[in-house]
Amino acid sequence: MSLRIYDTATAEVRTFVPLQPGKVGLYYCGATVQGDPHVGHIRSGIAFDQLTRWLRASGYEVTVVRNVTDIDDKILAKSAASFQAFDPADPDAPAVPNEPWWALAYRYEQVFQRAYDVLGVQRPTYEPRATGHITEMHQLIQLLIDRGHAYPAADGSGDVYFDVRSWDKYGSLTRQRIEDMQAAPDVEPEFAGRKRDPRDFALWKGYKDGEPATAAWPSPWGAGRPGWHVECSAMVTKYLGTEFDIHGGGLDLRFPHHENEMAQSQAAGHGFASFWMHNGMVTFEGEKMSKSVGNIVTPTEMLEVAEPLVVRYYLGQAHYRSALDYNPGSLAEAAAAVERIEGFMQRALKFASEGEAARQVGAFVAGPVPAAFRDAMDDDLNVPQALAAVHEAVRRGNTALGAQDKDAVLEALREVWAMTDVLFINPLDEHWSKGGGEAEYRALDMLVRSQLEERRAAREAKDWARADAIRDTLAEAGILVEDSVDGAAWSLGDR
RNA sequence: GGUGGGGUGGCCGAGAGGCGAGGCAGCGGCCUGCAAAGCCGUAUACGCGGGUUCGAAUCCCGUCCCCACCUCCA
Repeated sequence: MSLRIYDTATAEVRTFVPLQPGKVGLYYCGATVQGDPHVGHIRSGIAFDQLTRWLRASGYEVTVVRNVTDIDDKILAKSAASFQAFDPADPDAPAVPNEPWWALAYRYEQVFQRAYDVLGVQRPTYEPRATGHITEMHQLIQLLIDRGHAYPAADGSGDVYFDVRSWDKYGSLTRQRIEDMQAAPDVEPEFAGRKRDPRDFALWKGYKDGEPATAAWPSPWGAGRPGWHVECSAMVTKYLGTEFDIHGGGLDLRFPHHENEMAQSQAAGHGFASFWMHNGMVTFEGEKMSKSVGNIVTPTEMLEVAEPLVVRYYLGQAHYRSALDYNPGSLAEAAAAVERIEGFMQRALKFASEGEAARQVGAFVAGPVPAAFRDAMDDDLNVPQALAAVHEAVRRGNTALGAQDKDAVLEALREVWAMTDVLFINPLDEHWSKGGGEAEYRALDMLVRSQLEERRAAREAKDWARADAIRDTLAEAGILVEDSVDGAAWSLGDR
């Protein structure tokens, strides 16, 4: 079976065929860096990270481009607000006073970067910023004007709009007809006389008095700044070409963002994306997380109660197109699942390496991924089923451990290793190393071992009270003791 | 009003005509000095009402409810 992917544009699962054999160009929407990330942003990153890693594991050479939209109305508005007097006690108060828009955008870009890094979202091949591609946008806008699909506003505002009525395929990505769309009442009064149709969207926004001079670029239509959707069309075309394989993003970007992107690019004569992929929303008690509702959970908040690996496991465990509902017990359940996998791998490695501590054994050579896992991933990235394969192998490995069947243990370990590597949830990967250097570990190991030796002697003498007291004391220090046929083992428990 | 996606056992979450995915929690057992971990076993699960079929959670008809997008949104 080869990879099959659900394409939003055709609303069906289709066999993935790259434009160039063996190569994949993937573009997915990153952030408009106007605020802190919430877990929805990260879920999207993880979903496309899983896709990227699976494509690479399948032998494709993948070029990943993810945009940073670093200029938009909200960024300018937030920056402007930071120059006003504000009450620092207000939860919505600016984080930094007197912050220029470009500083604000860059600050948040770095917050996003850190969150992606911590959760193991591989950095894209390239991450272009909108403000660095004004020239490319101008070329695209001019092309659209020349082809009769865009027009400078007649009122001298300097705005340039895409003419949705000139493009009969407008609405095809989301299967909507312009006539059926709900009228946008807030748009009409302000833009009456400027737009030919209320649905026309800005490719270029003319400079207005009061806006920072740094947020305006010269253009054939007057000084101004880019509208929302052009940056993606311009950047994806520059780095992946006028035709490329996959365009991704959150479900909420389908309209208007991706619809508009597709319209302006195809109207410019570009083939654009072969596949459109959209990840589902993260919901909180059934409702989409959004700032206006006030039900957002940030990565920082999750990382306060769970390790990065657990957060990644949780955000990546559902099928990418499903809504993922967060509730207070979600992370604890994910933690239990991760511990189950890690417990097996630690025991298996220890067993296989005859007593060597797992972390002292060098890189383990993973085997091939089992067919069940491969088939699940090839089936539109069915991660839940792929995880079932992981857990099945863990169970089989645990049984083999019980039977002291070394070959079977190793086989299961290789499989689990390979599968968790692909999903980047391998608990033994150094990325997830729980801090603490080798020296600290050795020191602690020596101290704990002396305690365990004392406990062993007590148990031999059937002094259960003494043995249990040692175990209890260690437990209070967060050290979990587990007995097995070949002696006691210790591990650091969860926080 | 338009366009999509859903309602699966206590919880999360796959599946989409025929052996009850998987995880978490629970219960029983094995193992253990006791635990922990692990293993084995364990569930009249598919919103509701009809229908098609030898057989439906999966198909058809009806119906109720939820969510998303149509405005900035991952």
